[in-house]
Amino acid sequence: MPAKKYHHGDLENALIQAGVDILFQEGIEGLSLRKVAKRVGVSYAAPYAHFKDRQSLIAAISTEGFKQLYTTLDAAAAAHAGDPKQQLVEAAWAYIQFAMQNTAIFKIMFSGVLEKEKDYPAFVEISHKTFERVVEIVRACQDAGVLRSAPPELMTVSVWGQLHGVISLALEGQISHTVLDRFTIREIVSFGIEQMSLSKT
Amino acid sequence: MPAKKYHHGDLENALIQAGVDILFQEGIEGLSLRKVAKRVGVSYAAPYAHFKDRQSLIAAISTEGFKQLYTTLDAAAAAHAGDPKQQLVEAAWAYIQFAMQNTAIFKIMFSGVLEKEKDYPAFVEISHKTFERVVEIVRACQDAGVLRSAPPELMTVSVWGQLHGVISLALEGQISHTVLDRFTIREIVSFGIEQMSLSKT
DNA sequence: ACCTGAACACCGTTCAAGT
DNA sequence: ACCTGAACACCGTTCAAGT
Repeated sequence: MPAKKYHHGDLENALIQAGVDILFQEGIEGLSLRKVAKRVGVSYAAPYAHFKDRQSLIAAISTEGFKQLYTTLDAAAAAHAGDPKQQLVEAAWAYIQFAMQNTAIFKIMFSGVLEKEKDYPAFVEISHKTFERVVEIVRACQDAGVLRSAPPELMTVSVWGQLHGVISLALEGQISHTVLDRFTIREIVSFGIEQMSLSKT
Repeated sequence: MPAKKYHHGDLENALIQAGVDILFQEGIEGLSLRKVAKRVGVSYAAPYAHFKDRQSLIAAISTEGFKQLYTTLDAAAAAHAGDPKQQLVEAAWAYIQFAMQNTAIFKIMFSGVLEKEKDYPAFVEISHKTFERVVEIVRACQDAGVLRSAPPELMTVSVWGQLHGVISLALEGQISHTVLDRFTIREIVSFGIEQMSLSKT
């Protein structure tokens, strides 16, 4: 028996990954602690050695999602260094694409399943870090005269809110067909950003 | 025995109302078919005589929520007839207030628990009607030169998206404290609308 | 037509016990 | 420290049966 003690050295991460996989394959309704445990091959009680409760596992999965989101946003901005407006547009598009390609995890990140500010410090940290990264992009746009001058954090909430609202409504099927038949999501998003811009470029 | 046949003549609406009450008192996690049945005083199986499944009850509750939302939006607009900009601002504020005062039902209306376009014609109807009401307000703003000229439906999605995104992020606790300490939700929303306006009024 | 009782397969969570 | 087995209270859903 050469193998590891008990099951494997890193049950915690195995559980998180199994959760992400289930979210991908079965959507948000399919996620349960028992199913996660079964997929990893441990007893129903085993996850409780690593996560206080269901919420706590969801917090870990959401944290994972935010890390991925941060990475793609940062990459999009880095790819257009020196061109603030393009940074904003492409980061926005990266956000939309993340939401469309990872619908279940995106929803769980924001769908309030994570109610209380019940600590989850890793989640708070990466979520703040992501916000700050967007503030940087917005500030660069203001300095370049692309976005109106206003408190950068306020402008960021405004831009992010717009983006988040449009994609959320789209994912819920709430956007009228009279709109979706005539405009793509990308066009809708571009229109929104264009409205916040000082001048058309 | 003077009473009604079986339980009461309108178990269907009693179930919907009980669901709304539970949402208010216990939030979204507390809602279950069994609890709804218990509160009304019927067996666990009784709801199935009126609703195909859990989703179907949720659809009915969401429909109820949309009716209420429509009423308050319409009232806000009616109260400022002849002043398109004020109509827009007050309707927007009514939306925000509805979300903040009826958090659980607002979340269930939009939180994608209602996945498929699995019919629910009453839901689709009131949801469309609400959208069209907002389009009217937006169109009036464009005619009055308050909002930029653009396809009204596109502009409506943009305005609605902004609003919906900001309040959703706020309800999830995703809006940074560096923003919330300095601005009220109303100020954030006003800022968003101001940005879409042609000129400051 | 409208409802009950009992059953089935699934949950989250706890706790004593094993290594 | 890390995991199992068994238990408890709760789900959604179905179905035969009652009025």
